[in-house]
Amino acid sequence: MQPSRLDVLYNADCAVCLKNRQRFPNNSVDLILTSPPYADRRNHSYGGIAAEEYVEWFLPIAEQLYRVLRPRGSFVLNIKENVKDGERQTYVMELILALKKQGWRWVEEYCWYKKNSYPGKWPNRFRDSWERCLHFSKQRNFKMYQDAVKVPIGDWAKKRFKSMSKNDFIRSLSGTNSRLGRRVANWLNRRKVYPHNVVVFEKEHYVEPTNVLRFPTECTNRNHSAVFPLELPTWFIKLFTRKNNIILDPFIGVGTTALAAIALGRRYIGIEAHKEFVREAKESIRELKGIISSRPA
Amino acid sequence: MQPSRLDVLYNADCAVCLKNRQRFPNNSVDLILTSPPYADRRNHSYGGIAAEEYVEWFLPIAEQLYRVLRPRGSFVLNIKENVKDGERQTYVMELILALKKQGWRWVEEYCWYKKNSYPGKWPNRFRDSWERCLHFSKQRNFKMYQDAVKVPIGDWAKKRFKSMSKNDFIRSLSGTNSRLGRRVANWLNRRKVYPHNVVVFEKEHYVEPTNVLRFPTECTNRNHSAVFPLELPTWFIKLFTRKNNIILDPFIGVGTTALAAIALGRRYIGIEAHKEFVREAKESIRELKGIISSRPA
DNA sequence: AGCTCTTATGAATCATTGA
DNA sequence: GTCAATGATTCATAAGAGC
Repeated sequence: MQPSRLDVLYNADCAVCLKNRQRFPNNSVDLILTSPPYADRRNHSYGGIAAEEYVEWFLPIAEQLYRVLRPRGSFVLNIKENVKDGERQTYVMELILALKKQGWRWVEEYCWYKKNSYPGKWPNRFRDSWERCLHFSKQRNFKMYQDAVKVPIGDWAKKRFKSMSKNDFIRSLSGTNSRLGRRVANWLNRRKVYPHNVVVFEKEHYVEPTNVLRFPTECTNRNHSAVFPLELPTWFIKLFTRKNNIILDPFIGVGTTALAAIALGRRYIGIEAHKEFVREAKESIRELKGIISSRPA
Repeated sequence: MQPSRLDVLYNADCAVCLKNRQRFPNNSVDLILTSPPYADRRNHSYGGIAAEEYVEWFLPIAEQLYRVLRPRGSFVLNIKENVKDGERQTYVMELILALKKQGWRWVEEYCWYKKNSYPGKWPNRFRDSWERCLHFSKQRNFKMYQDAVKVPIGDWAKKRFKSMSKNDFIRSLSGTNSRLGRRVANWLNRRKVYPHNVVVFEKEHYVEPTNVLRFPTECTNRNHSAVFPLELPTWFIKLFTRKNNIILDPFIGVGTTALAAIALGRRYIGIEAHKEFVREAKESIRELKGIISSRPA
C-alpha cells in the first residue's frame, strides 16, 4: 500500500499526524530522514522539550516511524546533545538505547563534521563542530547504494581540486550533465538560503566515502531552528534510495529534505508543526518545481 | 602525596595494580589518558572482554582512576564501539552512563577523525574513520590550557600551508626552536612506528581548535591492538597538563603515551599487562631518553 | 563585473541577576 | 537554596554598499 498522498507537506504535529494509517500505511516509506528539535531549546513549534522528557517524547513518534518504514528502509536521525552545567547531556544515548528496545537496529553513527560551527570561546570548552547522524534500520539487510555517493577517481585526477565546485555539484545532483540538472543546481545555488559557492564533497569523501561527512559550506537560515545544509539530505537520499522512492521527514522545517528529494527525483512527505515554516517550504518547492516542469525538450 | 615512583612502567593488570595506595595515592595524578582494549577483540593481554561484561569489567578500574586523579585533573578515554551482527554495540554508551553514576562528569566527546582508517569494504557499511575521545573530570573547574594547542595566526600568515610539516611538529612539541626539540622530533619521526611526514594539525585546528581532532598521518603498528598515533596523546597532554605534571596510562601498550609525555617534559606512569609490549615500550623510552640526556650544551 | 570593506547573525555557552 | 531568564561573548560566512 502507498501513502494516500505523495509530495505533500502536512502542517501538523507528527506525533498525531503519523497515526493516520491512510496517510501512512504500514511499510510504505523507503527512507526517514529528519533533524528533530533538540532538548532544552526555546522552540515555538514544540514548546521546548526538556532533556529529561526527551526520550519519552520521542518514543511514540519513533514507534509510528517504525510502523511506516519499509522492511529494507532506513531511518537517519541528525541530532546532538547540548551542554548543561558544563556537561554533555545524555538524552541522545538514552534515546539510542530506547530505540533499540523498540526494535530498531542501530547500524551506524555517522559523524557530520561542521566546518563553521557556532562561535564562542570558553575557558574549558572548545566550539562544538560535529553532530551525530544516527542510522537505524529494521532489518540487517537494508538497502544501500554506495555507488551513488561515489565518483570514479579518474574524474578527479584530471582536475585541480580548487577549481571544482558548481560542475561537481551538478553532476553529483543529477548524475548526468543534462541541462536540467544544471538549471536546478543553479537555482538551488542562487537561493538566498544557500551560498553560491557550493561544493558537495571534499576530495577524500568524493572518492572514497567513510562514516565522517564533511561539507565545506553550511546553511545559515535564521528562520528555522533546525536547518541542515542541502548536502546532508542529498547525501543520505542518494545513499539509501533510488528514483521515485518515498522519503519522509517528520520535522521538515523549511523543507530542505523535500528540496533535495525533488532535485534527485524522489517523492517526499513532510510534516511540520510550525505554520510559517510550512509556508516557506511550499514557496521554495513551488519555485523549484517550476524550473523542473519548464524543462526544455 | 606523590606516587612512589615516576617514569615507570608496571607490567601488571591495572585492575590489581591501581589498588596499591603507595604506588597510587589519592589525588596524585594530573591526567589519565588511555585507550583500553575494545570489547570482543582477541586480546591476549586481557583475555578478550565480552561486550556484555565490558562495563562491569571497567568500572572497578575507573573507581581507582577516580581515586587517583587530582580534583582538577582530567580523564581522557579513547574508545569506539565495534560492530557485531551488523549493529554498533552499545557498551560505550552504557559505560558513559555508568561512569556518571560513579561520580565522573562527562565534559565532552571529542571526535578523532582518522584520515587513513582501517581498510575494508562491505555492502552496507563504510569504513569507520572516527573514534571517540571521551573527556571526564571530577569537578567543573578542571585545568585546561587552551593556548598550549594553539598557534598564533601571525605565524601562519607568513608561510604557505603546504610547506609546513616537520618544523611545525618540532615547534608544537617543544614550544621552542631549541636544538633538542628538533632532535627529539626527528627521532620520533624516524621511528618505524610513526610515519615520517608528520604534521600535527590542519590549518583550521592549529589556529582555532575545536572538538574534532584531525591528524593527517596515522600510526600503523600492528603489534599493539590499541595504538594511537603520537599526536593524539601529545595534543591532550598539552591541553590538560603542564611541565612535570604526572600522566597515567593504565593500558599503555607499546608506550606511546610515555613517549609523548617524555618529549613534552611530563612525568608518566604506565601499566601494561602484556609483557612483550612493556619490553617494546621500555626500549623506545630508553632510546628517546638517550637522545635527550646527550643534550648538547 | 570584480574588489574591498562593513555589517549582520547563527541548533551555543557561561556568568549573572532575579524570583 | 534552586531554578529561570537575561546579557555578553565569539567568528565564519553571507549579503550589501561603495568604488
